[in-house]
Amino acid sequence: MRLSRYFLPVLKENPSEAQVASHRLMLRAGMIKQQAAGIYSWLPLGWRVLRNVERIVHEEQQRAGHLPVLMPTIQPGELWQESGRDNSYGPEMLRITDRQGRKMLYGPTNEEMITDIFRAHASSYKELPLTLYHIQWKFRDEIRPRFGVMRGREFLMKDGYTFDLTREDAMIAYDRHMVAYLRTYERMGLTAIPMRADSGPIGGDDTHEFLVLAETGESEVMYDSAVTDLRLGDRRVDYDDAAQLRAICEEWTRPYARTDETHDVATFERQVPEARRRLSRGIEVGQIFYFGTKYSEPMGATVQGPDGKPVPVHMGSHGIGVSRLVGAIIEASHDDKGIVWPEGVTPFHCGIVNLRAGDGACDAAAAALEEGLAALGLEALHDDRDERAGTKFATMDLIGLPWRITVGPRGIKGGVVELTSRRTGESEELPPAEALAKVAAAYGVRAVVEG
RNA sequence: CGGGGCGUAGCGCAGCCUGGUAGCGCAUCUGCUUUGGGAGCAGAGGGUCGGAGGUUCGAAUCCUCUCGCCCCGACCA
Repeated sequence: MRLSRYFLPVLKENPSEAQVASHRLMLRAGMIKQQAAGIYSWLPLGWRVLRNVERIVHEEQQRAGHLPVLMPTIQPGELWQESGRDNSYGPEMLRITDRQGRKMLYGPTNEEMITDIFRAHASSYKELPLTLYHIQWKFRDEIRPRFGVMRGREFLMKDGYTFDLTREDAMIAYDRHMVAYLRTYERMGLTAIPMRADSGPIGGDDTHEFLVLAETGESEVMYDSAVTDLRLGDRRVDYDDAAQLRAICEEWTRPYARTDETHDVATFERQVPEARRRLSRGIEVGQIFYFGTKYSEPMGATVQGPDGKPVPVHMGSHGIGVSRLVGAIIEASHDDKGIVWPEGVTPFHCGIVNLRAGDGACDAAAAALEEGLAALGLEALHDDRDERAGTKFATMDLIGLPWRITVGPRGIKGGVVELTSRRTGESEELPPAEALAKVAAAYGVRAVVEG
């Protein structure tokens, strides 16, 4: 993509309304525009990141065997009367009346609707287990939206719903989600720690929140530093192997990690050696939750069991804040110059800075690099503007592409370009083909270096 | 919803107290010069001063109402 043809409205100065780094940087990098309190448009650069995050979530969900669906944003009020939540949900739910005077609402979540879908079409235990999920915009009329997309009123969220015959089966689905989530966050370059959440009246080990460590997090977290060293890496996960799933979950939940809601000082001090005790803040980017028959019972979502008797299904819901993750990733990965995208979600794989747009040799070299990357399946943002070097570098630093190739007249004379890592700031001069190969390697793409 | 603050050009702000018909920096456009870390000079365009009422010869400025946004708190993926 040529920057001269792109729409990247970067801001040199900080918008006054942005208080936290991610909000400030998303506005400055031209990723989003606020349309109302807690409601944002996603501009081209932001859209790319959002789609990348969404794509990773989809891929990992489907890898775990979960089935994508898409439920509407607008729901009929009756479903909520049926579950009883019409009264309990409160003013956070945006209620709408259509022209016929029907009570509608903009969905804050989808338990009722998914239960309605399930009961309409599933009738036998043989159809279980089943996990349906979707990624859809939701609306919660927060009293006080803030922190940009991290706490908007409208937000993109993945929510998955599991249907099982028994509690034991439902807990397998729970484990499966935890593992899928760990993989998902890891691919996004995040360290997200599962923390036992407030389990409510059901009790037991049946809900975990996933927290990304960041100073601006809304939750206080206490944890054993051992948990941040865990990696799934490239280990093979068999999602049909309940024992393996359980083992992975135990590995991640064994070290102490809790938010202030469930923190227990005595346990913390007993279990964790002083040198490994950590106190920080975290952003919640996901939650898994087993809730049993809370909706299946009042809404009549039953299946016939092996004995021919109808039984309400055991359900769970499992959410990931997709739009919130974009903010969380920035909170976890930025410096004073701008964003530093992890390779997994970066809007472009590589930036190309042509320092002398209009110079034949430089133009040709920059264009060849862009094409070379495209041939490897990598997208570049090629700054071909007639701007000064400082402006171009500052823009690239701000938008945070992990790799930058700089093409200048000086280097081109000697047959080299400069490859720079945004994360480390390290640069090296090397022939264009080798620069391409190095970028490709960073993304796990094979490149043949021409002689 | 309680408490506080702010709405003036695309962004950041001054002007308001003490009314006299709108200004600065950045950005944008034109030209020339510059050219490896947010350039220099010259010129240009762009504002119903959030909105509505009122006071006044005259309102960005004073008064009333209203809308929006931000911050602290309770709440929250």
